[in-house]
Amino acid sequence: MTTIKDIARVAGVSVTTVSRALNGYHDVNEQTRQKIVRVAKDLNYSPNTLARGLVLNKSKTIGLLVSGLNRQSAKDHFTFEVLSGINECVSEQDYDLVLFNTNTSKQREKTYSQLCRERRVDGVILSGIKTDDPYLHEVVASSIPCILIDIPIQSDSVGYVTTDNVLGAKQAVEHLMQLGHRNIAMVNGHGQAFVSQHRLDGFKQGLAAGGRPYNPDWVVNGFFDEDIARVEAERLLTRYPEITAVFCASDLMALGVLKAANNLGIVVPKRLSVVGYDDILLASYASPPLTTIAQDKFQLGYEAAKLLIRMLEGQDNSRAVLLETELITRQSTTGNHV
Amino acid sequence: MTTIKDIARVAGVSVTTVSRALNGYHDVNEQTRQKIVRVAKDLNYSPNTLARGLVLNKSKTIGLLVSGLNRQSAKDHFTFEVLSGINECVSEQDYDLVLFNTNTSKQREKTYSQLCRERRVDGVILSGIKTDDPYLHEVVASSIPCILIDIPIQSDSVGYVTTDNVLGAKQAVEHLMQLGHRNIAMVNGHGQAFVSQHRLDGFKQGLAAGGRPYNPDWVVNGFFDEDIARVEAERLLTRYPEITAVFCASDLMALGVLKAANNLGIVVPKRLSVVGYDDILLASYASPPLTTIAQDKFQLGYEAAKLLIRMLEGQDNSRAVLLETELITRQSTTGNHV
DNA sequence: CTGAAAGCGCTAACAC
DNA sequence: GTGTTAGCGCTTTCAG
Repeated sequence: MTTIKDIARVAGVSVTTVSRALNGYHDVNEQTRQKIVRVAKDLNYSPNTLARGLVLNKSKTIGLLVSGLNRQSAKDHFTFEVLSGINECVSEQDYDLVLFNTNTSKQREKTYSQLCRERRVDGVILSGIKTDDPYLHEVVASSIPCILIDIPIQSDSVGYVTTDNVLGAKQAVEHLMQLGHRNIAMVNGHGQAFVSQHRLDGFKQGLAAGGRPYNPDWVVNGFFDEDIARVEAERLLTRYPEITAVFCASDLMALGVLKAANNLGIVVPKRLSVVGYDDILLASYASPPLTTIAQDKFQLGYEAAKLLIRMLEGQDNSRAVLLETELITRQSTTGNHV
Repeated sequence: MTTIKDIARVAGVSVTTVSRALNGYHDVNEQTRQKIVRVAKDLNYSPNTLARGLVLNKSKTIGLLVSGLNRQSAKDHFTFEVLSGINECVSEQDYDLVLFNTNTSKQREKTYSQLCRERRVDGVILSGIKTDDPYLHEVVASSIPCILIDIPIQSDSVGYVTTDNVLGAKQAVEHLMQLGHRNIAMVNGHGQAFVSQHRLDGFKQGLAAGGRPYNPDWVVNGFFDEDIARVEAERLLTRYPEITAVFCASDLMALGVLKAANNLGIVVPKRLSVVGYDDILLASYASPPLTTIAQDKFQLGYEAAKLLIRMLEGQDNSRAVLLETELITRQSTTGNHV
């Protein structure tokens, strides 16, 4: 493994000069610079980022702390697409990504900042953590630059990127109302997700805008799980047959609702309209294909990385990005002809 | 940022002792050990892996070189599930993963070994690269421990994990033959993928076992792309109406064939049986749901990481793992009643 | 324009 | 058991 020392020896200069030449400083004689570059190539040199990181105290590395990188959540494409977006941006900017090992099963209960300090990452992106996750407090307390996905917290070192969940949910309700639906239920995620809180807000706003009262009995939590959503929906639809439309805080849960309806012999969309959220791949393949509020998951990741790198490089702009949502109308919603 | 030096000062010992105590050596007085541990905790110490890596010349980090982490391949869950599997195993073993930035668009045309040496990864996992990828030669030439996914190359420092693609393809053909199909076509990937070569072999073997001749005209390449597969299948089915069944080297391409059939007014499975490969999520949601050869993508990743770590830790066992496939019968295949 | 020397945080001989 | 010392590969003052 060749080092700058080797290069220095062969080129007949000092390591200092080698370092400067290779790092593109301009106070090096063009002759010597070229010679050094050539020798470096001849010797098949590649810099040791560990050594460099040690002295510079930064690593050109971004840490990634995500839930949803496991067998269970394979169905939910969300994390993957976010990751792709992050990867894309990070690649362009010549950083590398390290996926933190946040295995909780073992005894190694490392704190957030321990994790970051150990690996000397320059910054972190967090996705899929709950609002009551202990990491979250640490993030805010710590001074490590960090971008949260879908958690609207902001500070000197913390920014976030999310979609306009309030507006998205509102769009969904408005769509249903325009179709003539008056009795609209909601299958939400859970209280420990900001997106759920926001989507519920949007749901309420939508109802209010249409002059309909908000009925808490018609809102259940599906915990972003297809099967829980199915069970909850079965109960809901059985108990309140007057419901003609359901807005779900995720497509996966909407799939569960579709199943519930099917089990109960309720035809979608004829007797029940269903709107999802996310526009996951499955949405368009469901039967019937799902009307949904699309969010650009790839972009979510891309913007997160972009924002973080901006912070790291000191281009101090905003600390928050809000992406738009889009209503995708498919066949799971139709006019209500009661 | 506290260092062992700080701890040494506060605890009134030397850095050596601190280092030894913290690394669990047994030649440290229990009294001092406890004191050091306490001080370390008080000072909120976390080790600098960069410094440690520099001197130990290893990083407890595994590099990941994958294609398929981008917007385009989102539909193909493959990479994601493999990644999840890798992540799972790596977490258990207390390694971290770094996703290499292999952006080709920029001028930074780094070689494989440069990439690895720079980041000082202990080993690498490669997935989704073609047989003619220049990286591949380098991998074999280099001495960096490496596991290839779906590329059966083996050497002192190189191992691989793959599924039994020959057998898998054979299973598919046998299934179709048992249903009475005699005129079976194949939509393969492309020649630069080992899996394609193997699946073609299995296809031929299956035909031979059933006493059917192999007709090269009935094999086309869909390049693992839904749309290319659709176009190719349309041409194939139009030209050779005697074909009653198609075996596809990926589910995505099978989806394309389903579309082709639909466009041509050929009813699946009544007039045409279709078998896919992979068992991606979409397979069960397609209409009709796709009969396919399932491979455990998560396990593929998991085993790759396991094998690599075994190599790294010098537990020298085999260098190759072969996973089994399983025929999943759904509604895209049925008996042939010509 | 170039070099000598110090030091980033850590580990590992090698004394004592 | 514990401390001294050297050094991993690199960057960066500070002199010349």
